[in-house]
Amino acid sequence: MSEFYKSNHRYYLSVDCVVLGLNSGRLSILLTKRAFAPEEGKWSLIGGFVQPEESLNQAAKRVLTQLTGLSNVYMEQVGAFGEIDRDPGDRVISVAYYALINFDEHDRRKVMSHNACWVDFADIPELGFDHSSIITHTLKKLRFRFVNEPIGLKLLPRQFTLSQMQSLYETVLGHRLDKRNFRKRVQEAKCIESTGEVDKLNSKRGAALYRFNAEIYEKDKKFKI
Amino acid sequence: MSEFYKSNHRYYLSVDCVVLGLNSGRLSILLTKRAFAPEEGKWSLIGGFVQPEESLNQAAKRVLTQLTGLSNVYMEQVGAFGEIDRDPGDRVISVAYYALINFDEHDRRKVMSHNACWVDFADIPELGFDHSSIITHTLKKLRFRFVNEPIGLKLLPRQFTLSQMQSLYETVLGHRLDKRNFRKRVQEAKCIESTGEVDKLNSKRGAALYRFNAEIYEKDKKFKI
DNA sequence: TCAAAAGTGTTCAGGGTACACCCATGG
DNA sequence: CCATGGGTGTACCCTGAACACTTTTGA
Repeated sequence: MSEFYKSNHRYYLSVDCVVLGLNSGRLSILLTKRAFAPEEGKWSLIGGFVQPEESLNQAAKRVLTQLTGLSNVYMEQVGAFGEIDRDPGDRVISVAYYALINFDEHDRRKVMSHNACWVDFADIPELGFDHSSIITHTLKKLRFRFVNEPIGLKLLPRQFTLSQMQSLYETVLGHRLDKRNFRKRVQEAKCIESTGEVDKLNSKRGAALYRFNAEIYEKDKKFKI
Repeated sequence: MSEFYKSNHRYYLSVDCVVLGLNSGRLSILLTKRAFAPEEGKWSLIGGFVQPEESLNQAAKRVLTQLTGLSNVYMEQVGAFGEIDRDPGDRVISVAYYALINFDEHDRRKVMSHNACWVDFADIPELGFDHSSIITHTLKKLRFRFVNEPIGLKLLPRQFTLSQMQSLYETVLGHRLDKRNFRKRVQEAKCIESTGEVDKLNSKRGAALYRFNAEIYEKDKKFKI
């Protein structure tokens, strides 16, 4: 059946994940300091080789689970990166994904044991391979999704204040937002509902806590920041 | 250097191209009727295996050139498709691209000699592999780009009437547009300028011919349909 | 003379943006 | 009592959408 196929070259295939989380209110990215060649000593995204028994999506989820202990995480493909010399070790084609995780729920020991750590998104160091380019592409997709779909909420804890949410949006979008306009938009998106509880950790007055209601969102799909 | 790499599996890698062109004013897609297994007898996108000496982008351009004789064509990556059984012949990961070509300038003999033909975009038959899914993804990207960047013009001849352009936009966006609003938007995009010439082929009265001015676009980047 | 496509402005509603002050409370 | 973050409403502008008639000319 595949005689013709056999005459063709085959390639190493990896997935690279831009894993984002809110570490103490600051958007952070999971990076590893590479312990072996190629690019030893450089920072890089977390990744891994695609295994024969898994699809690309499955490979990305596996890599994420191995590092964070999390499953059922929101991931989206960014694209394929296939320049010939993108990996100095050998020719590897990488398919990039981004993942938005709930920081509080992840397994920090797993992260540490994989030589990875959380880096503030504003202070990303120089990265090996073409990973800076991957992040640029990711950010472009992310910004578009953030204003049109409630994916930003996947980074927030179950209950969150509107200040937390606004701060997250400002970081991702790269500019300040008007507080009253922001809150107006949130009100219009019925899927973000007050829990009735109050957070008194971050302010003296206390701030109302909200939650994301997926059922409501599934019904009206209305969300626009 | 790459001892660790060698322990990993390697995969066949292909590129699949959604090649679009305006055939007699109708948006059309280049398809092949497969002459051999797998999926023999089924329609499919044009594609080819990635070669060791080329990047993914280069592979896509090569496939396009082989089939149409064109180079310097606008292409954009759609994404990687890597379900395990997407290709019944063997495991193949495909990176999809779309290309917008100037139909008049392509080499029809090359198309024919590759067993390919142009199919009206509205009448795409059932396709082999996961190519229908690729087209769905392409269309989504395409619609977004069409209204925000002047890429639709790459499908039109050097000189075109606003009716031709509007008809193209209606096809891609999937709904009718208001003629006056459409022409207002075109006027606001200074990069679309009148040539002073008149086309009398498609109407008795004659229609003004326009052209895309890339220099102007590079300056103001203003385009919004 | 008529069919067929080209060409042309205005009105209205809704959404986006700009903007400033009071509230509650812990320290 | 004051510093800190929480919370609230309005006015304006501009963009997007709806809408109908005249022009030209080949057949």
